[in-house]
Amino acid sequence: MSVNTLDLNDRSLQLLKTLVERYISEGQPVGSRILSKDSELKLSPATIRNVMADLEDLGLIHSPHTSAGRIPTVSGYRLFVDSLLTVKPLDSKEINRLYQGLSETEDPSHMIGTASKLMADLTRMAGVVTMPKRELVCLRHIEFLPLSHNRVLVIFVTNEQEVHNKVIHTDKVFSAPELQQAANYLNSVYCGQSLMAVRTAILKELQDDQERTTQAMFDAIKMAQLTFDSPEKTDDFVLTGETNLMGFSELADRHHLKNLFEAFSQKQDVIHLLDQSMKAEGVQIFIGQESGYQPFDQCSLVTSSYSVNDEVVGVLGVIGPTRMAYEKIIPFVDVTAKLLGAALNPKTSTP
Amino acid sequence: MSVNTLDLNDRSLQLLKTLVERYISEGQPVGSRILSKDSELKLSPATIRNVMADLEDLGLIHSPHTSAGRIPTVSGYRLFVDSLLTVKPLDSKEINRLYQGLSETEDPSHMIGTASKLMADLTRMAGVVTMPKRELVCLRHIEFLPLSHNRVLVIFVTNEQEVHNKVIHTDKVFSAPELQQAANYLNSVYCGQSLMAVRTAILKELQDDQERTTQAMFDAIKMAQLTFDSPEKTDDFVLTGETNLMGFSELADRHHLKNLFEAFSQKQDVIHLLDQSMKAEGVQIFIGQESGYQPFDQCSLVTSSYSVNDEVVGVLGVIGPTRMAYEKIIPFVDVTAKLLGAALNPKTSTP
DNA sequence: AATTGGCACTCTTTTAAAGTGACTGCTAAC
DNA sequence: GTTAGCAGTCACTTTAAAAGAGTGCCAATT
Repeated sequence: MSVNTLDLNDRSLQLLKTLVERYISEGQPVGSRILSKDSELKLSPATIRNVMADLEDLGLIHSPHTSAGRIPTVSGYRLFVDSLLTVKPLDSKEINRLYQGLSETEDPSHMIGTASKLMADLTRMAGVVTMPKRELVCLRHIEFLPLSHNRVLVIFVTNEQEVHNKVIHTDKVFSAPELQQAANYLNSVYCGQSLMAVRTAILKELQDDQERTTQAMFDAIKMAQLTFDSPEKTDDFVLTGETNLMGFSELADRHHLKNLFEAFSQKQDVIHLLDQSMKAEGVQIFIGQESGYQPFDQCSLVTSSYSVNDEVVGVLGVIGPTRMAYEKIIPFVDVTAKLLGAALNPKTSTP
Repeated sequence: MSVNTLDLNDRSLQLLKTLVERYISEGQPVGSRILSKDSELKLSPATIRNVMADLEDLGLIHSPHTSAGRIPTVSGYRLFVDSLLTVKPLDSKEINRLYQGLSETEDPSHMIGTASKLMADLTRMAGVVTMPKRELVCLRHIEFLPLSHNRVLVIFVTNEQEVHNKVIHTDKVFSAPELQQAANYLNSVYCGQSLMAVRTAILKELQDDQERTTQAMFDAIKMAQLTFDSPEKTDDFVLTGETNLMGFSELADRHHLKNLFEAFSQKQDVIHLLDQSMKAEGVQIFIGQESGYQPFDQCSLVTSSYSVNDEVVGVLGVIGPTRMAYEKIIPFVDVTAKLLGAALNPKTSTP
């Protein structure tokens, strides 16, 4: 299915590379004459036409119509990105701006927003950052507050200062002191452990209940279960700079754009896509239809996971038209992910 | 400046009304022949042309070009909305759907989101709801958690179950028990009061400090001040269904749309607009340039404030093209505001 | 055998011209 | 005051013609 560099001689590859670069910078189908002038190879347009015919047979480029030049196909972009790309090191000004921007705040969720906005502003495309994964996060403090009837408001703090809250429905009605006691117990036992660890520990405690001595402890465990065990709301992300995408003529069709924006606000598809790149290390790229979601057919997505304490906790990336400057975006996303990871790590950021 | 019904005879008003209605439903400039057929008045197109010339002189309608029909100007819409409109009572199906939707959850911020989404879905335009005003809200519980150095994480709960948090920087480093003591003090004294009341009480306590006996109490007051006194982040709003706006041809111009969406994401202008209607009772309407913000020139905004316990706490509304079905949207926004106010009131919703 | 120049052909885009339709404004008649 | 009729304006549509860009193929060249 896919074509690799071995299937082609250097000259063809060189020409493909020049063609893609030209198309990315100009946005117009590239013809043989232009390519002949653009490439270092001293070849006549006629020769180039022959090569182009080969590239078209391999499915790397295609013509929108008879008398137009060629534009890269998805496979063409893929080969380009995987094997032909000359990555440009990131401008130190940009690194600086990223660093400055991320140092502005210590509030993690605010930082996520800033990261997204910085990516959007600096790339003039859309930036997206997932919220850090809850599972890989430490419980710091938990608190119960009685509401009316048997409803209890649970507030818990994770990591340094992330506050979450949730309403649970208990079997019986608890008084404020009872709830206080339960919270005290849970804080003393589970504080400092990761939510994942807490969850499994609670399940274990529920199973062999002979260990437990007091009713109060049982109540506490039960409430912790209600808090942590239920499938949490699906992870969220912050998307910024969608409006930047309205500037690109290839996405400018009203219906295309509407589909794209609706996909953004429904979130599901975006989440699935981002989840995929969560698994892999380093920078991942989805080009056009590779994403598998129709609204993104004309878009590419460059992502990288970001880590805190060597554990992957989220994904960030840039969404733009397929015709984007990959050689700049790739290192950009890579660096942003690393900077965000570092900024989120309280141990390194507050020495 | 503005024209009122006394300046015109009934026939002219009748014709203006028909013209606006026709333009709203069809979206095409209305010519004399069509208007002659559309109105009950048995008048020839020629007569209508004379009347139309008068209406144009008064600035109520205008022609996009010589050989086109007329469309309403902002003043035309204004007169129509203020004096000529026949408001349609809201469909009971829609009321039901609103009611059902708002009953689904008890979490206030979730409910705000639902309200916005319901408005967007049912009107096929954009829905906007401001978060309820913090000042008019009761303090229920406060809690301090020590972070590194002299930073303290404050968590406070308002009303039934709204959780807020904030990091404050204290003068000295506090231990967990000290913080606990401060929280206990504040909870015992200020619980149940409105945030506004708390703020003024704290200012007073800071001024006549001779009253106070213990250092702990002073620390508590000091921390409360840091928490509540600073100008809080500007109030926020939830906007949904922006994509619906992409369907309207009058807004379809790419640059217009981009400006509009950028205004949405920068939020300021929207907030100012919404703030204005916070002051007035009942339904407010901004037509086209009346808003005073260029990106909204082609849009109208129909808003209403919503109240909990007879106190105005926020605004909601619908944003759409100037050419919208005001006779349906106005009662719709009105009812939604009332239903949301009722749903937010815990005393009536959980009897 | 690879490369090149030349030429016919295809298809889009641009430009111009002509035609159509929807109105209006005016005037004179009712 | 109301209306019919008519000339005039302007946008939109259609049609035709021309220009431009680029390809594919073939025969000549290196």
